[in-house]
Amino acid sequence: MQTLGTTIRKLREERELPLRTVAVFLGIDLAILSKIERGQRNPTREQVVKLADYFKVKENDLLVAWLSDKLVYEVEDEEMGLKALQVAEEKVKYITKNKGKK
Amino acid sequence: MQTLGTTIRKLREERELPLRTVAVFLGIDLAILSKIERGQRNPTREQVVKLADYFKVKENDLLVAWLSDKLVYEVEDEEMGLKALQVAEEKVKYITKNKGKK
DNA sequence: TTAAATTTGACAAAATATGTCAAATTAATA
DNA sequence: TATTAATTTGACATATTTTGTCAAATTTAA
Repeated sequence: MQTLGTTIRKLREERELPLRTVAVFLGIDLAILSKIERGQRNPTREQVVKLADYFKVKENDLLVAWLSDKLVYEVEDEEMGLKALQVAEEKVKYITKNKGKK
Repeated sequence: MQTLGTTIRKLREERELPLRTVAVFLGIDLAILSKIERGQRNPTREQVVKLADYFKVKENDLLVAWLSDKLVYEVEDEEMGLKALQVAEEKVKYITKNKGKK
């Protein structure tokens, strides 16, 4: 059960890169990257895409981690959070199935 | 597969109330309520709670509809949206199971 | 130790959410 | 039909949240 921040930190530490290097690549201050890695901030979608490219991992894998983190955050102090996720899943399936129909 | 807005509109029309009446109760302009009912705006959590009280329906039912709408919105134009919802579900289950542990 | 790396928090700017208002449109009724 | 009530639409204002910078404090490694 990995958070996106943890994943990024692992990737960076495997390569023994300082925050500064990756932060420069992303075009942001290293303070933000530090916060992202520790789950105090969510990266933007663009940043996630750049990170996937930078670390040569599958973009979709990182995007799923990123999106799911955001969903968890949105729901985490709601009693009905889990139920809402399940209902949302049904709604998305329904929408997907019927897209393109009149 | 009901949107919260549709649900509210039904409840209001069953009781044959004009937008203005309900909007006054919520303390907002009727224009917003109109937009909420047609899915152009999301109500706030407080508004949802008030509506449940006003229409005498289960607060949690409305909250689930509200939260799931927000989740769908967050995910709907993401290719990996469904996958992210499923992962988020697992994460929430994990967090719930381990809450209170050191 | 001291130099590099990281963390923290105060603050600024940008983006998004929430709301008002008035005009335009639609529906209901005298 | 005409006129009143109800609803919708869009321009705009305000509030809140997100995203970022910067510098000081702390931690880690040489």
